[in-house]
Amino acid sequence: MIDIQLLRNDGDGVAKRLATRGIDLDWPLFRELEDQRKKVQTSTEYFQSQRNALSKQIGQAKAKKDEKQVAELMAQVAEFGDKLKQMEAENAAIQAKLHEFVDAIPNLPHESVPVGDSPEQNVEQRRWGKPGKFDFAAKDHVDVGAGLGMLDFETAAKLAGARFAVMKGPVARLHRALAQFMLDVHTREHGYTEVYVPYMVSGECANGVTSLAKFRGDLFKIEERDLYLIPTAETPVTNFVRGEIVPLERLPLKYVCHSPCFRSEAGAAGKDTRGMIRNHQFDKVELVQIVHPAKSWQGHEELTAHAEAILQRLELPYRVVTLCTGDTGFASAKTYDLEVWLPGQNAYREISSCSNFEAFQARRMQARFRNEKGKAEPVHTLNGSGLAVGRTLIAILENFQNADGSVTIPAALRPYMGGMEKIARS
RNA sequence: GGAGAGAUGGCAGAGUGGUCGAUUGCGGCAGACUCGAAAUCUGUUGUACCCGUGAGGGUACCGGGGGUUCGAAUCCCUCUCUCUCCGCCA
Repeated sequence: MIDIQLLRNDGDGVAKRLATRGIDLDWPLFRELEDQRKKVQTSTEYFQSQRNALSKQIGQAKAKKDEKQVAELMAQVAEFGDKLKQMEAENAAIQAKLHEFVDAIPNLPHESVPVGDSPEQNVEQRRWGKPGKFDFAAKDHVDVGAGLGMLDFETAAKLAGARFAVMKGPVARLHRALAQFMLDVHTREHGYTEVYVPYMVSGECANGVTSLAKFRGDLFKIEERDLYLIPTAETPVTNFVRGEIVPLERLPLKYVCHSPCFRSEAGAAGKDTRGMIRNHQFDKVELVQIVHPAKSWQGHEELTAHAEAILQRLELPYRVVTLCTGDTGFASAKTYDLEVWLPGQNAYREISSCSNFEAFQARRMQARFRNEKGKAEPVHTLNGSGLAVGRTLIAILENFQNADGSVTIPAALRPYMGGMEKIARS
């Protein structure tokens, strides 16, 4: 949720910044709703205060057993009882309307974010590593996996339909090894606390990190329990602090969580249908930070570096891209995407998305900390993939493939693979 | 799955229709005493929102939602969660 005070005081400024995201803020409508709200709320509260005062007097009169005065006061209250009920209903309606309006407004982009309306306007920050040269025709992960007999999309389709994967043998183990490796690096070297969480959350939690009204269609819902399968561990982990006032000295909170993620991919029909680039279910190791507002931009750079460290240790070439205003997610003020090199696609593809949400999610969740003056103030929240496990597996299969169809295991992972150096068809 | 008990401020714990946003204790903050500290004493100590330049005034909140009433922490309905016992189960 954006800061409603800012919306009231500087509607033009907010509208201008939202315009860079392609959002046309209906500022006149907001003003009209606000004017109405002011009128209705003020008079509702006036009537409430009158009723409270008279009720108090009735209590006093009853205590004195002054039945005559009680009757008089009751008559007085009755006069505006109906009016009060009507005002309260009107007030609730206008507040709900206003909330719905504000709830649908995305976060304001940070001033350092490049303006643009499509991914072509994203700005590359840096590159690490050099895409390897192959003296044979590089295959994509589907063919590499099929050649090994360890990646099976036919069986997955038989079990659950399109956009699922079955892994077998050393490839399944490699997938597990990757998650273990990432968790170890982040907990031992980057100061994160490992957490295990529910893979289903309430609608309130989902709405705490993004707009449920807008993105409900992207989630899988458990109808009979009124819960949603998590699209990312960000959802449960960030909501740890929902409704909390965190003591100053406990900040920053840094959590790392390995979880499966479930996405309906409703808007992605026909996109990345081959292989496991875009599946309904995938594993991810997620980094989440809850920080002091003065530290969030520093935290954003650090968190991004933590995710990059994984790619570097796995010797996977990648680049860092700043998403332009039009490509930045609903709740984010600024996002860096890490894109890994995929020889099979001859392209860099997203493998991590690191965002600073500033106070946007905190306001939605009512997550606060007690500041230096003792006042409760919204925290800032950050998160990033560190990394998407499925896509990391893809990157290894493609970047480390050999002419004979085998796949070399990056040195950093060998301890997690029982010393195995190569995966080959058995 | 069955039976029962409960959810109150940072914590503990009163309060069963009327000046209750809530007794009290602990904790926190400020002050007094002290060279300083402890102990003691005194005061203070929730959140959100609204109106107002301000001083100040007002509203809401006792797990969530709804209801009864002039008035609800207190009564009714409903949901959620916690605890105890029995059964079942990985």
